Amino acid sequence: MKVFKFGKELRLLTAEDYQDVFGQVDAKVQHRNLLLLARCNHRKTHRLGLIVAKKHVRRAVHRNRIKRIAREMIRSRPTSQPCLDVIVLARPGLDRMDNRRLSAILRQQWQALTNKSCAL
RNA sequence: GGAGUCGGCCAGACGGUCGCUCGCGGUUUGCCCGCGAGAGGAAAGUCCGGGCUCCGCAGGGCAGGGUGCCAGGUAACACCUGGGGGGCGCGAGCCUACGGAAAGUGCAGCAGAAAGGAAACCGCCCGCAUCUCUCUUGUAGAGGGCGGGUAAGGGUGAAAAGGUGCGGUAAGAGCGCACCGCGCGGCUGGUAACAGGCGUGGCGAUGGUAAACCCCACCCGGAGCAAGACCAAAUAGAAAUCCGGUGCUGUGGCCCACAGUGGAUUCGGGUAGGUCGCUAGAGGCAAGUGGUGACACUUGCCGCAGAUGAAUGAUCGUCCAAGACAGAACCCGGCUUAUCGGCCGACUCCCUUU
Repeated sequence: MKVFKFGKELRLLTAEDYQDVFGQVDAKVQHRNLLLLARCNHRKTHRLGLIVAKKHVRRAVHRNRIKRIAREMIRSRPTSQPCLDVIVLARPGLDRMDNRRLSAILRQQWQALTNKSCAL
């Protein structure tokens, strides 16, 4: 059994990190309820950033839940090359999904994103 | 047993596996290992009140805002407790913006004759003229005209200027009387709000509305942890000291001279970023004492989230009554709103039974 961690090296920490991704998007995957942006980071791990706007998801409970599910998804993915800085943006309606459905969609979108970035 | 009132409590449980944040310890210094702790009754809305921080401030007034029966509690409050008045309920109980309308200004649709120092539409009564009709021919009755009296009755309205009864009267009327209500003045009880009772005024006097302006009493400086403090790359600085035996540019025919242009260190400044503020506090639990109670005091025990792209989760299994509303962001005290279910205590009403 492989041991997965989720420390600070797996997260986008500063506003600068976010700007770098927005400045040069290498791969992009869209879904009705969310949007993933990615950029090759030339590191040994993926890094995750989350933007869940209050405008799109009103309740703090749901915002926290979406972030936790997304982190869990990154944590459980093996580090496939190339490693990416990914920003997950929530869109309206995401809070109406239950945890199982949400993580399924995230996994599926992640797969699509890695496929696209491998093609680069 | 049913219906209901009030107060308090819980907020799926247990066990694997994989994580996150903080604290302590170990350490081969690897963000590695071990141990411990880790969202709420509303963490929410941001509607009040405080602490804390910075700014402002002699004192007083105005403006503006708030509060509004009385007493107490509290750091403070718009909160809480106890009491009083009023309203609702058979009751346990619940609700209550509950100061002033004899300082002034304003407002009141429709209906109604009249709505604020009011008013006679119908009605009732009296008087004067004398017209018409009726027959029981009279000091009769009915209708019409004019002048008065009358707020009992009808009708309108949320409201018609005390209410009910008796007397009184041409009919009526606080015109008189009794009771109730209201005003005024003592008295008694109560800290007080207020209650009780006595006397007195006949009550054309003081209608309603102050979450209308207003008046009265009391209270209130402003901004907020992105407060504020510290460290500090970058980048401004005509800030200081030192260095070149005087480089370069300009004025000039040339020298001298003058002006501009360097380097280093320090200072200053504070952006990105970081550290502190940051959790031991009007703290919790228990017992005792005082108090009707809110609460206060004393003693003992406990150590109880602190993140910062932002931790408290994911997954599997078992069980059940099948898990609602919902996530800390400086911290407390309230209020309000959301909420699946369930438990406990006190009490009320109805029915039944021995």
